[in-house]
Amino acid sequence: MRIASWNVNSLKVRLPQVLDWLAKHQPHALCLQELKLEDANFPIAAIESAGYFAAFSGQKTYNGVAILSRSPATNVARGIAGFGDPQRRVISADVSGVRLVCAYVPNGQSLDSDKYNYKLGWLSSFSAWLERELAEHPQLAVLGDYNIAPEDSDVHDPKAWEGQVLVSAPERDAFRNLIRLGFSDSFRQFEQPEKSYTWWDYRMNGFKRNLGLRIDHILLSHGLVAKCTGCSIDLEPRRNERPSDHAPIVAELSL
DNA sequence: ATGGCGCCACATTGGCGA
Repeated sequence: MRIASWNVNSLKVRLPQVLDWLAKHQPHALCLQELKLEDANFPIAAIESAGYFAAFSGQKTYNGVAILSRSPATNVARGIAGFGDPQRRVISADVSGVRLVCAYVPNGQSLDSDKYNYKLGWLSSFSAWLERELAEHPQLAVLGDYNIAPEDSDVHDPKAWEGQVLVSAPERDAFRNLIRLGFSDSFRQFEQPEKSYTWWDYRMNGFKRNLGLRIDHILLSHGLVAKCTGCSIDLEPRRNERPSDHAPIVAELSL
């Protein structure tokens, strides 16, 4: 079972690339973030023609998440239970016996921004909710754009980024708190190339110079990580014309 | 030097992303 996550930065613009990627990699499930479209505009026909079911939660302009799956997604839930968030950032569902959570963690903008406080509060609610989800679903995978680079090795220039949003100590503490609930960072369960990242700034030839951050992650519960046989970042779509600024991350499960 | 690039919308400029 191949599961994947990709922040597409507008599904409207990236739809042809998503369809190409599905055809090439045939994942059992693909979690998408930053759809940037309302549910009424979700390209359901194109996704279904590609052989996928879709569960989605979108809004105009910002955010928006979806789970595409080859078998139907059941018990679909939207948002973080008990956290009334108008921003569409979380969708979860059962797919072939695995509970999938697709998440788009707030960016935070900068440490002195209200958006940063929102991010930390959001992560606190997310963590409390995931603890309950984990108790209910031993086979739990949390895929998405976490907007946190967990370690300096996940940052192209740790000195330049020191203390900035995406790498600040409170954000990294929040990420570690998620791990402590009973998850593993699937990417770090395997030997990986040096300087592996999932996001590169559009500006300054960030991708060509590999000036990136590893901020997209697939967290697996202990019940699932034992069945994980690999995890990798697919750099190819970042080389496309009009690419997303994020690359897909893929995990293989022996299920 | 807070820029750069890309996407979106109350659009020809500003908000936001990371």
